[in-house]
Amino acid sequence: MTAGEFKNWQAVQEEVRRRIHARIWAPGEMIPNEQDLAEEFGCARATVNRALRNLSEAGLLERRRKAGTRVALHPVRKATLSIPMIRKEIEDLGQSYGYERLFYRRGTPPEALLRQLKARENDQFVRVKSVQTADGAPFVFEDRWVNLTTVPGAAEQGFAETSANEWLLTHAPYTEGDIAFFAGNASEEVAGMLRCEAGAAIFVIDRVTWDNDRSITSVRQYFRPGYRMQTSI
Amino acid sequence: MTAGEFKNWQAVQEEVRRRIHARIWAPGEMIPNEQDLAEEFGCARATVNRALRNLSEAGLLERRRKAGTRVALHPVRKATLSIPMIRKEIEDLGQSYGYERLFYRRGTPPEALLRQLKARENDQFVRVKSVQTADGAPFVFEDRWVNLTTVPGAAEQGFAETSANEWLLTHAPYTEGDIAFFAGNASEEVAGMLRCEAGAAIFVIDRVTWDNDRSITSVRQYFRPGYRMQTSI
DNA sequence: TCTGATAATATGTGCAGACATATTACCAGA
DNA sequence: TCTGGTAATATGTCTGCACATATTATCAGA
Repeated sequence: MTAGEFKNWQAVQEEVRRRIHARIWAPGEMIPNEQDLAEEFGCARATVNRALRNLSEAGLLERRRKAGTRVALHPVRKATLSIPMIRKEIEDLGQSYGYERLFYRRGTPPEALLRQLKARENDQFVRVKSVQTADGAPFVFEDRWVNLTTVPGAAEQGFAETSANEWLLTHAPYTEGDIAFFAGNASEEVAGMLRCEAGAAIFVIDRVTWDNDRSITSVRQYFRPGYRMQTSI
Repeated sequence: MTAGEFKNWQAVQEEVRRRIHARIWAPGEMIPNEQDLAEEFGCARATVNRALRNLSEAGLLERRRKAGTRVALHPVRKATLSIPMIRKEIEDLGQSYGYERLFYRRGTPPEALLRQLKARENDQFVRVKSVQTADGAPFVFEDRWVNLTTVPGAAEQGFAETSANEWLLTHAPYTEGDIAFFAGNASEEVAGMLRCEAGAAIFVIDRVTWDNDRSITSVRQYFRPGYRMQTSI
């Protein structure tokens, strides 16, 4: 059990996992320091460090200098969900992807949105509405504002043929973003776009992205009724 | 610019980020190998490795042995959202937390759920329904099945005073889980529990967890109307 | 031209040692 | 008793080196 056969960091990580899981090290409890573990496992401290650091990033351990390492009391599980790139999602379903731009006009976003975007005085914006379809049926309806001042290329692009999301991904990298998921009843407009009943429950994503402190885009995506966003943890 | 002042991995990471961002290294393009970068930055290869590995985990780079490192064409942004522990979420809002068990009875889940749980022949289950409140108002209504065979302590516990989620977190650690987010129209039961109109759009989370291949619990949580799940990316 | 063995190469990881840094514990002095 | 300085300590990270491993490129032989 305590022989020195944990020679790589994955093995060390698995052994630590096992001990936490088997409650040999109970939640909230301190575990031995890296040096001792390294001796026990018969490996270098760096190897133990790598394993423990990984588990700490995963939320299973809490580490603080000098204070030591303890088993997390409330393992904050982190679900990493990839921001859906719609075309890929639809194609992975084996369905044919379609895109249609419905609306494109320069204008000024409402006051509240400007604040959220941390927009500057003379920023110019364009509003783009579009639907993306799977086998011809509406999949997502999106309503987006793009900051033309920070993304000048967007003006020529126009998003008539390619979805803004896709174009922006490769042409306007962002450094930060906020994202929110919620449920909403379909308005008349949304219901019309998604070809469903008004009032149907719709899964909605709000997303805002910045390049450092310069806003790039703000988008609200309405998914077709029944859409499920899934992941493993 | 190319002087050797990138002595720690964070600095290297930032410099690489900057170059990707400034399109010195464009999407899809190969970047120099670790050895060359180490020489350029005036640090050890391990330091460069740490930085690049981190960026690769973040989805900005794609690395393959021998093939080298390239800038990701479609940076798959990963939003890491912590699975909400309701009590903490409510208390962080500065509101008073409440819990009430509404239903507790042994029984057998429907066939479809049993399959999803990968349940075994003689597994015993208990169904628990409860609400959690913020300042007295309903916040979440949840409908849960707990596997008593894998979590025997659950039978004595009963979840009369503490939410199942909280108790399970510290008493039945899980190794894997599936989670899904979607929107649904409130049924009569849900509307009654959340004190809203039937048909209101409700944000719903389905979650199933396992301890290795032994199912622990399956839960569906209905959040109060207007609930938003937020995170940064 | 095709196929399979082999060499070349970039990343992945291990080790030992060193120093950096945050944080705690302790103790002297007011 | 309280306070501020100092020592002790666990983690954080860098270095230089080595070898492992996956993958590609190459080339000989059929």
